[in-house]
Amino acid sequence: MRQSKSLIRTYREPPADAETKSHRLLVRGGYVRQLTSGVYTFLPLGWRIMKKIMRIIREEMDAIGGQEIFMPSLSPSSLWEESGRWESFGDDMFRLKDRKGRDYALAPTHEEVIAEIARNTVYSYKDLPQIWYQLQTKFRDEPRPRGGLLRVREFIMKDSYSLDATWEGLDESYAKHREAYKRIFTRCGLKFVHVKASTGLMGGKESEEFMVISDAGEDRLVICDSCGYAANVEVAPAIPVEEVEESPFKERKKVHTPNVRTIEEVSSFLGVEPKFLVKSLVYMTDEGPVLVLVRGDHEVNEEKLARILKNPRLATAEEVMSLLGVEVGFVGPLGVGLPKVADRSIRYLRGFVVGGGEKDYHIVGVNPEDLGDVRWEDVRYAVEGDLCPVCGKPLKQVNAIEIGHIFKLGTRYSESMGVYFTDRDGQRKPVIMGSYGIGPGRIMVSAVELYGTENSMLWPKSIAPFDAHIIDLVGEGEEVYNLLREAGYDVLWDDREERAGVKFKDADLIGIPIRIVVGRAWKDGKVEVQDLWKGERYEVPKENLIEEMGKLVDRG
RNA sequence: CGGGGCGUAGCGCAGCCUGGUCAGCGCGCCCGGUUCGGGACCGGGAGGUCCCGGGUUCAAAUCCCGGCGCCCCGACCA
Repeated sequence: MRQSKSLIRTYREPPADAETKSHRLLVRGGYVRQLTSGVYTFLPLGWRIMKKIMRIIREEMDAIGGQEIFMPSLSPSSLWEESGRWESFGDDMFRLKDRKGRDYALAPTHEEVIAEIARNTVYSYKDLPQIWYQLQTKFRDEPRPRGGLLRVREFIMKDSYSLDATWEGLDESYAKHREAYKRIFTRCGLKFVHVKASTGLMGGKESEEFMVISDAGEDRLVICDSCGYAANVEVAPAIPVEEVEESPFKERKKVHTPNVRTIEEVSSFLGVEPKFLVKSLVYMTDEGPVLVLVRGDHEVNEEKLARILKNPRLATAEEVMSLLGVEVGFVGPLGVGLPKVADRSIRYLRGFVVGGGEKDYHIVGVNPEDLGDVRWEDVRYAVEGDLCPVCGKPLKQVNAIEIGHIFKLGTRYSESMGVYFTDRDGQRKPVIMGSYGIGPGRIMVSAVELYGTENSMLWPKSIAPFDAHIIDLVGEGEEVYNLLREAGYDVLWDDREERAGVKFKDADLIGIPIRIVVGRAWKDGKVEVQDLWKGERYEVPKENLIEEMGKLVDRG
């Protein structure tokens, strides 16, 4: 590609509202362009990267027996009503009506459509297993798009679905995907971890996420440096250090705390660290209200809570008032008749602070034994410093970008949508499903977060937009350009009438890892070759260039 | 959904409080010249529904009302 004729535009300054590094760089380098909130155009540079990523994904999906299909984005409400997700997806789903007033969704995922195809094509155990996949546009009306391409409302997703006759079969399809995913992310040049994850809205039995550790990420992981354990904080067991911590309050007494409600307010009013405050939260369950206690610096994990209580839901301020006769903010555990569930970490606190059970009062100097009859459970998100469930060493907390997620769905969709097959024994059984996703755009963003700087990018060779970038400083690069093209290389030739500095700065932004500089050595028939990953540069006679390229180019 | 910020040329911004003298600057773009291996310099030039609608006023980018859009933080945690 001749750069002078290309739609490659770089900007000296990033858009003012871009906060994350990848967002700034992707816009500055002219890879993508925002159309509206959470909706982006991929310009040639960005789209080339996406196509490279998608090629790798296709190769690995095909290698595990995946068959590529292409499903529509428009999808009738009736399909979603069958699975119950017309309701449960809520505002995250884009909805529209056709001219006759019929309801449609812009599909946020495709389990329902897969089920619809499967129930009309899979009849017998002989038809199983199957793996179907697609690379297709998804729509999700996120409450808040974020960080440029990090969280968007329209995006390409590789989604695949496995159909099996047995649970062992599902385990196999799942394992195949896990291995394929590792190969895909490795080939894309990413450093990643895979972690146990929560199944959330998808439902199902088991799931793992593939994560790139990055400050820009929206997910929180706990990782163990000594044994390699890693998990999303949503599912990691929260194991407290068994060491007693003493607050400054040695004596139990009621303290006047006028209008002091939040953890921050109470903490600064009493001059005590948030960990010595114990929050009392009222949850409504199918078996009545329950008081849940966690430390002020911890957060309740409602998924964990749901494992020990029936359908827990935080009580409203009104419900709290009518139950306990006290304003939210001053609820405390002492003298309250509700069943109590407390996080295990509270056992190791002495002299903590709780709500006073009446407006404008807190009680300080409380000890675990004062709480009376309490169920000690794990009801919170894991945090840095909790102990590794595998080796017992303290965990570190990091942010991460989710690039892939695999789920064992089971029979949730096949049962609700009637996807049955006839087994060997003549019995009709629900097909056992798995569902698996990768965000190619997230792979691109993660690469920038990993390898970009404020003014430059360095793409992994396998996903770089071109094999090489010819920096033509003498206006005679055409010979080199033709040479490389004829040898089958995909090269970008900077043939613009610009000064050297401009060309190098732009090349830094574009981030093609192999550079061929046609400059001062050209008069001797030589070019300068740069391998930016190795940090090497050296001169090569033009006759030897193709041979040299063979060593440098790596298409993953 | 709660809170905060912003909207003036392709990009980054000033002007707004204190209405008129206000359509400005830098980058980019076009033309000419000098320069030429790390975002050069000089001269000339093009480019705007000042987000939209309404109002106040002799007069509105500027004041008032309403809307739209974008970004950030938070989001059942007391």
